[in-house]
Amino acid sequence: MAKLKDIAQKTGFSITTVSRALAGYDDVNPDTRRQIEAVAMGLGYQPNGVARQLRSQKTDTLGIVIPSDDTRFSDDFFSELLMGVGYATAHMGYDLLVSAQTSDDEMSAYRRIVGGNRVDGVIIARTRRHDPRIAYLQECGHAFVVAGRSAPDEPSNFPYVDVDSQDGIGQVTNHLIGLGHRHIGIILPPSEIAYTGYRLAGYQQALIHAHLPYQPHYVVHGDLRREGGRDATYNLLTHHPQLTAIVACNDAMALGAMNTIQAMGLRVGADVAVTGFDNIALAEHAHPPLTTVRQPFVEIGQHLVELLIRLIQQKPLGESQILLSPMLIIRQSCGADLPRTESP
Amino acid sequence: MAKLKDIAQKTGFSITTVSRALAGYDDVNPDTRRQIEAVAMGLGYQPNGVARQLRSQKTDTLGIVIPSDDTRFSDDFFSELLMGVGYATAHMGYDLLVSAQTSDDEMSAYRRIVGGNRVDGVIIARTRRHDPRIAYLQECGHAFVVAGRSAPDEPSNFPYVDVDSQDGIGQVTNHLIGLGHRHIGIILPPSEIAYTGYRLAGYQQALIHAHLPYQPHYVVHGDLRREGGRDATYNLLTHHPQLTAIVACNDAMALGAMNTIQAMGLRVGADVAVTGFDNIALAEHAHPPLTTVRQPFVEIGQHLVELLIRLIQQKPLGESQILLSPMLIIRQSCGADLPRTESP
DNA sequence: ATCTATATCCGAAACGTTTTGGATGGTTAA
DNA sequence: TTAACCATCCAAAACGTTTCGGATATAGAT
Repeated sequence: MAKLKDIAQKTGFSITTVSRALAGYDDVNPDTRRQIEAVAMGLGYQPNGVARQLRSQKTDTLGIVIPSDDTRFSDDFFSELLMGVGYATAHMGYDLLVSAQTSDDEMSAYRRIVGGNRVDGVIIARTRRHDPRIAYLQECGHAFVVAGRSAPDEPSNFPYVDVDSQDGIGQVTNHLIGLGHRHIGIILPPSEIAYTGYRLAGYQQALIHAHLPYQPHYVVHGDLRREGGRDATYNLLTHHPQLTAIVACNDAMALGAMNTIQAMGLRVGADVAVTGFDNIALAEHAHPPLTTVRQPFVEIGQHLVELLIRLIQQKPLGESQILLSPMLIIRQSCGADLPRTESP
Repeated sequence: MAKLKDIAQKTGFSITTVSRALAGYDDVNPDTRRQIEAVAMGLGYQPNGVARQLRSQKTDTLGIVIPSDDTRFSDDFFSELLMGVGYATAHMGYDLLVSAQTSDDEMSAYRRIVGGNRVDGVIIARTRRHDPRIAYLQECGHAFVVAGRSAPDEPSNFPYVDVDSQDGIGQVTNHLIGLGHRHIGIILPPSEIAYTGYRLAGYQQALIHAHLPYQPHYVVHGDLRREGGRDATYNLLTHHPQLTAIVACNDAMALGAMNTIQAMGLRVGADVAVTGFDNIALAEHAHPPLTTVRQPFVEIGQHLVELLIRLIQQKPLGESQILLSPMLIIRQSCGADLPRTESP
């Protein structure tokens, strides 16, 4: 690879001048610049990014760590988010360093990436209670931005982009109530997930608003994967056969719920309504199509990246805590406008 | 951030000794090492990755560039591949630099990443004819590995991992023929895509084997997206209503084909069989579920990453051109074992 | 002729590591 | 007693940039 030095030797100018010529400084003679540019082009010069990063102490790179237990690496939420973030990152002229971390030592990836100065800022997703990643980043003063605020009872003293999931689950629950459902189960995420509280609150609030009793037995937890949805649904339906609707807190669990319902010989939508959250690509094509709450991943990614870059460049943030309004997407799984074309 | 220098000052040893102590060299007194380690721990020392990269001329990072036209950034193929590669990369202790490139200048991302020494090796996907990326990487002698070989009539003189798509499409076509279909259309990818030739060959071979005529009119091209599948199917079915089956060369186009068929008032599977390729997550949940050919993305990612890392570390490659056998996945969209539960 | 301003250039330091090639002092073998 | 050896340490160079603070020369002003 050609270096500045090579161009300097070939043109007879100093490394400094070559560097400044290529960087567009105006204290270099136009003729000189042309010569240098010609030689640089001829040699196929490409600046060494690493050296540049070391000297200028910035990398023009954002980092994101995705969990990848053997079980979870194909998590649709992360793959959608990753695409949204990747898209936005590219459009801002940054690169994206993805560290799929094996679960053994959660923080090591962050230390390597952040402490090792590999990125100018990081994006954190799926916030947990007392999230150690946030604590670490705040302590070491590194730029970061979070997809999803803290739990309702914790402070969110950092920039974030989140969807108002209380509102989202509220809409979904209202919709079910409007369809006549009175016994509605809910499958929450594990309680250490930060947004769990918001989703529960949305569910409770909708019940209260409709003067329906809140039954703690109707609330269970699942692991955000399809299996979790299956198990949780089985438990709910065997203990509470009076349930006519199940609100799952993400699409993966909703799909699991549909599996269980169908396996029990019931009809999704007609016998038991099911709703999800996220609107992953699968949701539209589920059988029956899944009523859910849309997370605008592209928009989320865009906001995250813009916020983070402003933070890095020390520009004014504007609104640094962005709460997006979710959109209810009504499909057949909740039994509304049921075309009744399913045969058992 | 604490540097080696800080530890050196605090312990009274030289930077060299500190470096060597932490790196585990055996020419440092055990006592000294303990002191240094203690101080390093106390200061929360984290080696500066960029400096280390510059000095040692390696990054322990792999690169992948994903296309992200506004239209295509949510390409399921890439998101599945990305997950597979990310997973494997993490397990090998490497990081992954993802550059979602905006389409304007295709090679610029490669030049920046590769020429700029940001990565030790890159993964290329969706090979095209006369692929300029491969030419560039071969010319500058950088380590790379390819997901998908060259077109049949071009040499594949580089390490790759590919699925035998001739065999895959052959299996699919055979299966359709076995179900009694005699007029089978095929939606190929654009002809500049390298694997297009293999898929066409698989189709042709299956026809020949069954003594069926090859009808050039039954062959059309689509843009690998759902819209392409829709348009192509519309053209096929309006010009050749005798078709009873359509082989789409990826799942996205197959889903589009299903849309069109249903929009024309026909039943997928019963009236017109449809098959895909890739087995993206959606395929299983399509309506009806899509018969397709599985691409084992995780396995592909694993092979790609292992191959690339061996290349980087100059270890013997073993088999450097890996052709995986695809697996036919039979679902309802081709009308086999049709439960006939669909109502029109 | 001297001074100032301007245009153009460059040496050297710095970014934080790793590694090379000794230096130092003590211990052992002859 | 001297040479050889070992254990332990370190100064300095190198990786390839960017940038600070001048240096030099030429032109114009006085």
